[in-house]
Amino acid sequence: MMNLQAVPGTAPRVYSPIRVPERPRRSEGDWSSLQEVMDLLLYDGHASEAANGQLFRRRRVKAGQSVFLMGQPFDGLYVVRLGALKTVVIHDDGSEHVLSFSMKGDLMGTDGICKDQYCTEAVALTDCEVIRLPASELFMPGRGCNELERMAYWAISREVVKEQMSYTLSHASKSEVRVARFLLMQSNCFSALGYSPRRFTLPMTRRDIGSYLSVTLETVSRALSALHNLGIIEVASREITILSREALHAYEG
Amino acid sequence: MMNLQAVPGTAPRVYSPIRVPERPRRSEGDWSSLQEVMDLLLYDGHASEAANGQLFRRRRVKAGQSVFLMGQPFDGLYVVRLGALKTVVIHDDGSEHVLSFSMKGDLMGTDGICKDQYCTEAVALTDCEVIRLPASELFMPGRGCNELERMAYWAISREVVKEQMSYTLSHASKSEVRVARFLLMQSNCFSALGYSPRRFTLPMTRRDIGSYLSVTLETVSRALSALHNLGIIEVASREITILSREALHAYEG
DNA sequence: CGGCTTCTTGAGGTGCATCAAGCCAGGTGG
DNA sequence: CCACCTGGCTTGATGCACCTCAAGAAGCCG
Repeated sequence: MMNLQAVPGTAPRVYSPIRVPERPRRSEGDWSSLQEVMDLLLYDGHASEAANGQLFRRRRVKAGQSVFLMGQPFDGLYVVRLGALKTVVIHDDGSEHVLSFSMKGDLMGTDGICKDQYCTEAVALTDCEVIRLPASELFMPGRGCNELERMAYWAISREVVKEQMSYTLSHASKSEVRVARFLLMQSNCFSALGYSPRRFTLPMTRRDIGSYLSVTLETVSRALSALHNLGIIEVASREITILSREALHAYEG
Repeated sequence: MMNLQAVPGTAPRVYSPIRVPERPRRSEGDWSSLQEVMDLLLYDGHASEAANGQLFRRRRVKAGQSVFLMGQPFDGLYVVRLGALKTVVIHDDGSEHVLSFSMKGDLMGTDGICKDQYCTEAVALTDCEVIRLPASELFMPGRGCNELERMAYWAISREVVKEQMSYTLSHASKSEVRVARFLLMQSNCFSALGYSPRRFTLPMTRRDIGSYLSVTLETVSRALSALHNLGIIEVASREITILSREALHAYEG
């Protein structure tokens, strides 16, 4: 039996304040240090000894479950420790728009600060593990946790830049170009995480990619086929092999 | 003779570290208090007496000039006190993409924090006045300016949300729908600033709107004409009159 | 097995980009 | 003063890239 919270189709899409009994917490291995968070974010710095005493709770999220829902009260920022997620907005008519994909080291939930509630939803594409940076730690005055604050600034700014790039990406003229750029982006991501930039498995569906790039899933499929026919990539469902990185780059013009 | 810095056509599009002699500063009326910044941002709070001693420099920017350029070293965040601006990214081929429009109370430059240099460019559409929140004030540890920090968090988050909305906006199916939504957005902006939500003058060109919405300027023009022919709006170059707010809303479906 | 989701591929219609022409306002210089 | 130019805007004609609808294959799971 799965946890009923936030499974698509069974759980409410928008947060309603119904108290679900907390599952018993595993009592060990569920905490991360500030230094681990800094390393994950690739934030250039070392936590002082004092600050490194701070521990942050981890949370496991099964594929399909949500880390937070639209409308849910803000309870902190989340750093991805493991797995892949998508951030979406869900419109009144039920249609959803993918705003970004998040992998290890990415920050989520920054939109929740200003209204004190999340206005996006973070859905796990694979089984995930995230670290929560609680609002209380982030904003409490006089806590002296300047390291955390500076890091948060920096990480939020990085998210802003990521978002701008997404926006610009979905702007590019032709659909094949968008898909080509998307693949390069993914390739860079995997590369940064130590995986092969040539061969990787996409964690998201064609529909998600399409939503992200502002095209239909059929167009994504066709673009992938086209790139395959040009001998630039190999496609086996979600497993992508980049045969010629140069040709893929050349496509961006 | 105009100030040569960052006038389109005469200045380099991308920042290069050439020292331009500073113009003599006006010695008075050029400073804003923390409380004024808070009020501008609509940030819910009052600066303590101590913190309110902080003063932030204002800067006048003529239409067409830039507040900061792509690649320029990060020197702080900017709050719009007066006028309208656009934030753009400029691609290698010279084409530009409008990411957002900023008016009184909006924050700019958040993308500069993480790489310590701006990766967008803020161009004035009208004569403007902006207030600089210097990096040193924002990040200096132990300065005890927690009020400023919390405000910055909040304001940055608000920018993130704005950006997400832009992204979603440029996603909407049909071009006329996008333009209709854009007009409603502008209407709400002007309304919030105390101007008429029914009748206003757009500060940006059709090209800018098109870039923002991911359509061509011709399409924007046609969409406006279409909405006019439906009796929903009145168009006189950049002066827009909304005849039926309901009909405009109905268009969003 | 049957039901489900995901993905591919095809055929046809269309919304928008593209190219092109012309209008208008503002600025510049003879 | 007018002639000229430039940038912004509108409107039309044409082609094509993408959406839509549809059918079928492949994989997953109870």
